[in-house]
Amino acid sequence: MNLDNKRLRRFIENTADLMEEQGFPRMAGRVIGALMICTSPHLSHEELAEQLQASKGSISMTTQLLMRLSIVERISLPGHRRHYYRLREQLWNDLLSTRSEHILQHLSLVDDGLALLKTEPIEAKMRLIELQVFSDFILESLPEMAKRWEQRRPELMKKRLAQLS
Amino acid sequence: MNLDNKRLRRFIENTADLMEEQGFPRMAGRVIGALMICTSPHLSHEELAEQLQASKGSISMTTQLLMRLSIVERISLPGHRRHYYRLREQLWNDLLSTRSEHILQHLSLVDDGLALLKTEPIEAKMRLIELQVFSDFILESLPEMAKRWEQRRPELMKKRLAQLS
DNA sequence: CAATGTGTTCAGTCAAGACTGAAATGTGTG
DNA sequence: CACACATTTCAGTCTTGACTGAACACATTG
Repeated sequence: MNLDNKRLRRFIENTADLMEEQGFPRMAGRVIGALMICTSPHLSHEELAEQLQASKGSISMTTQLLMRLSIVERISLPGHRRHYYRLREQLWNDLLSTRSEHILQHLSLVDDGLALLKTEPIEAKMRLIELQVFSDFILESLPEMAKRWEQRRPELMKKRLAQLS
Repeated sequence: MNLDNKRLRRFIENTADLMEEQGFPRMAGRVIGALMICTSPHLSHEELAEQLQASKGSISMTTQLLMRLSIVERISLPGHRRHYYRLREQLWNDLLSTRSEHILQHLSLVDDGLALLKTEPIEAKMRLIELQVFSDFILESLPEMAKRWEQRRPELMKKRLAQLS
């Protein structure tokens, strides 16, 4: 194993660490890492199994999970039997909208809590109201942020690309 | 167990579900739930153990974790031997700033990746650059968001408090 | 400085779930 | 339709880590 290969593995394991913190299985993090760092536009099922030293069964489980979460997508190439996988485009942009669903969950939980405290004095409710108001704020900020992202993207992109030379 | 007690438990378990999704131990979610819904300003070690039907050891472990993460704080009341716990004030506000640290981690990982792809054509790098630029955007947006939150909070607060009547 | 009330630590138990590997199923090709 | 190649499924293994409970440590009070 040469030096770059070693760094490659470390990159993939670091990605796995990061995703594990977010509650994903390590293998899912590895697949994401491999698809981020690969030089070709996609990797086959077999290539993933080989590069990550994992069983084909495990890769199958993991890609199913990641497809269900709209993180990777499967591609079939004409004339090839194999399945190929790549990271979904627009993956990062979508983060802004999927956050909204989580926050709506939060809010519904907080509503339940406030219902429970209905007859209690206002002081007891304040903790929940603070959270409710903060969630309101995030919820109303997200669409605006998405709009600003579209505006800002080209400029930031240009700046980063200039740094590569 | 009366009806409200049942709803109380459900609230706490729902909180645990939500926190578990974020990678916390269930017990940590339960403690947070109990501290959110309690009518007194704080709960003692023993009250937590009793209400959550957990061992004192488990509560000790969990409160340590939550204090390390600056989620709860411990209070000692003069004339009382017991320890009391409550949710940190400003907890939600802090979310905006702690996010930044996570994103800096992301960015450093992406930099590693780009270093690995140094000699590769631009197409191979695009996936990582997209992520880098998106992280840049979030990073520059967060302080601005925190500022807007301070401005917006009083108004949203007033609106929510009006709904309680 | 005991005695009593609290909290922490840690070894052991238990459950959840990630991963493997082989059998079953699917899919495209001659 | 049969064959070969690919993927999925699933039962079993193994690891991880949450939780318990009892022994230990600490602190407050008389």
